[in-house]
Amino acid sequence: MNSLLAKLNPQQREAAETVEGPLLILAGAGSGKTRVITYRIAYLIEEKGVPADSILAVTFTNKAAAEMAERVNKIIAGRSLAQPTISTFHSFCVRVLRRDIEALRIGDSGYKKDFAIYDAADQQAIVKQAMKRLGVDDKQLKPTAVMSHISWAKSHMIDPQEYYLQSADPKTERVAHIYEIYRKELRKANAMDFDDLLLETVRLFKSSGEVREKYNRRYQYLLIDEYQDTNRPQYELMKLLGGGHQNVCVVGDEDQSIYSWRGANIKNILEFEKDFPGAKVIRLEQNYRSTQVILEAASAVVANNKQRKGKNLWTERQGGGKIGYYEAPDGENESLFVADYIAKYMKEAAKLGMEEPPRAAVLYRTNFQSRLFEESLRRYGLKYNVVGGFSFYERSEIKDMISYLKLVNNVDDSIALQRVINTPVRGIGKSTMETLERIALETGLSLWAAMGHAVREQLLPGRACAALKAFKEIIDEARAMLFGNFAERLQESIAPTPPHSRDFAPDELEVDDLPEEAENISFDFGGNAEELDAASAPAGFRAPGDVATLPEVLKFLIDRTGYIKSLEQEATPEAFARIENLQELVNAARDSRDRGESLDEFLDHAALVSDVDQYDAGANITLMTLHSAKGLEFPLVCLVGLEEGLFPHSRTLLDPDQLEEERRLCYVGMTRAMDSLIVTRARYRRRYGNDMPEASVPSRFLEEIPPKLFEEIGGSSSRSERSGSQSQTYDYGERHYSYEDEDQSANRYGTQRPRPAAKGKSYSGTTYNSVDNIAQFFASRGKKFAPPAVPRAGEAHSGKKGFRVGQKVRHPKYGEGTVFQREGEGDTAKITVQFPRFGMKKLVEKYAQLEKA
DNA sequence: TACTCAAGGGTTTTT
DNA sequence: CCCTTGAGTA
Repeated sequence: MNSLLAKLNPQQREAAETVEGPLLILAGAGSGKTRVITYRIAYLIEEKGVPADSILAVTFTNKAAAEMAERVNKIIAGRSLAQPTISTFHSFCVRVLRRDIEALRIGDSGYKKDFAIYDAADQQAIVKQAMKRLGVDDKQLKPTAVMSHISWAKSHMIDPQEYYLQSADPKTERVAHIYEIYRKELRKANAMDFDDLLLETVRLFKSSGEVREKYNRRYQYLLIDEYQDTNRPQYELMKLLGGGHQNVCVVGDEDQSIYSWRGANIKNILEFEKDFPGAKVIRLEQNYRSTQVILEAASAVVANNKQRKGKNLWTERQGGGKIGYYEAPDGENESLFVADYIAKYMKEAAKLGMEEPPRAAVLYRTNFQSRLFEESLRRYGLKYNVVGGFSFYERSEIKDMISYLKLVNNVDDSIALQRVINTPVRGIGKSTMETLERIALETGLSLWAAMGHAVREQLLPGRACAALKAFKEIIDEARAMLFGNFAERLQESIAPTPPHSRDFAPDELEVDDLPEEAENISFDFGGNAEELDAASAPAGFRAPGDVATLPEVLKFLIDRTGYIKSLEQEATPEAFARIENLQELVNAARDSRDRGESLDEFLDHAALVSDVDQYDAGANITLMTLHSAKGLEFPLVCLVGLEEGLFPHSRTLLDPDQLEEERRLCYVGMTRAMDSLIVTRARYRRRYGNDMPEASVPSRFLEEIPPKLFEEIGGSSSRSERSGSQSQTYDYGERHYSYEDEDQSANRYGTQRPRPAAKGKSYSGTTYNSVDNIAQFFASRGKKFAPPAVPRAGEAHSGKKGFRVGQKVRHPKYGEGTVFQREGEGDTAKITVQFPRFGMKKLVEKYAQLEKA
């Protein structure tokens, strides 16, 4: 037996050893997928003698790629000098495009290799502009909606013309026009959005046989992870790359397909065998992660889906604790309960003598849910890590400086220019910008060029001209620092290239040395704190005329633009934090330089880091969305907010396909748990801050978990109404009314609910840090819980109308819909109905002519 | 041109 | 509750 693969089970081993021809690995959750992939790569290199650099493995996140690379390296332990290419689709495409996109240039048109990458905000700015130009009212047609249509079209490889031809109504036609302009603007700015990275690579491979063959020759073995989440362009890319040799191995699990909204096509995995006749299929069905109880529960949930191949996951970890269910009176209570539960869990582990506290995760459907949990964890003094939400590179000060760098790198990047031309304010206002835009539009120049033109020809008032000139100078100077002027460049081409400017060396490397070598080489610059300040750079460190390094240029920009100065003047704690963030950015730039990266690479990195990449495996408690959690595992998982309309999300309620995706998401969440899983729900939840709490309906997923695997925890609220389903929504039993009444005089609608212990660290001086006294804790807290602003059960049912949440109704104008929520009572009762054709409508029950459907 | 203030409007998920 | 947007003013 092969010793390298000795650690694998028979199916895993077969998957690792089947290296020739198309292969589909159906890998259930926790079945050792990553292990198979890494061993497969090692096997190819070590046993089959395949050159490492002829292997291309594509993963979903940069983090996963880095981890995989590390694991492979560990196995092959430096026995191979060459490295396999392991990256995400997007990063891979960027590398290909930076190298070869100019093969498609005809004369002066087509992308240049220093193209910019536009993020969602940039895209939206372009869309807004285009809409303005077309005179489309952005209230009738929302830019975000347009954006998502465009993105949808792109991920289905539909161009504007086609989109126009397919459009059946004026609105869609509008979108087609905006799409057209959007694309032209991007081209003009030499910029691509995320979708373009894939599309342009596909186009490149299709149009240039030469380029395609180069990559075909280079990459003989292809491996694609998370195949169930690939979209059309990615699929085409795979086919183009797989070319002749057909050594394509895809790994995935249809039950974990959760990205259809991003254009992922579950058919890619369901029909792989059709696409690649003779493909071998291997199923990995032994789960090494979870207890049998967890696995059974998760499988039971996902079994309600129709669109699946079906599988039979099993584990040797028989039994296990039941799945805990806690039903909180409200969202705050829910978060406190979770914090308490985790605290106790950690304590218990410490008692058992574990040197490291076990990791726990709080998983939620939507990002905004994180806040409550952050607060309660902080109260318990627990350290946590939030993944997602606002990432470092999304902070405004960071985006500003990145935009400066983008502009320095590519002056035609009009979006970057617009962002920074008046940040910090330097007297370039709206009217000036409008003139510039007009000039740009008339001459077909970029904003930057139009600006130069306007200054030269004095087309603007003196003050504006002076301001523009000052701005232009900053950028020009930064460019001179980075690229050197002409004479210096000439000198450079004779002298050996200094390491930090290797990026600007002619791009003539053969494809053989294209990959990630840059990441592994680090240049030692010695002390680096002082030389950051360009003005006071110690003589002799950098010869005059030598190009400056990235951190130097960044420092220069921060300084010359007066950015920090304006923040200092603000003198708020927030401004102070921003200054620190900028320092952090300089640090990042220094690290980047030390890795030998170019400005391009630095910007690419900033553009392509994803939220999941921030996941720090060292943190003991992690808060993140279910989407982000894919591929991870935790001893304890708290799956929160199991309420109809939240999870499954309200937008999905009416579409069976989308509902199935929500269910898969639930499956993904549950199968992250190794030892313990608890699920929670809040009976009342406030939507936006202050508003009255609204009643919730238990998620249907709760009812899909077999009752025998289920146990209510956290105190006395065992109302056992799970089986009662939706008809009992408003029937919350005697006990709750009893405390409701006590408090009734104070505040019927909970608008001034007494906050327990104001902002203190604990609620009442007693420490509630174990589940033993948590029931008592919540009971006492419960007294303060304000009565819900929802009609009592009796009222809800007794009124002539009294439509219930979840009920189907008919409206004379909107047709049939589903009641989503209800608030108020009597004559003022309002009812929110989700209509398939018209979306959510809030109606006054008394006047809306609703009837039972 | 830039700043303040009020009103309104919005939460899916992300490379 | 938060952030964005618009009007009005210095």
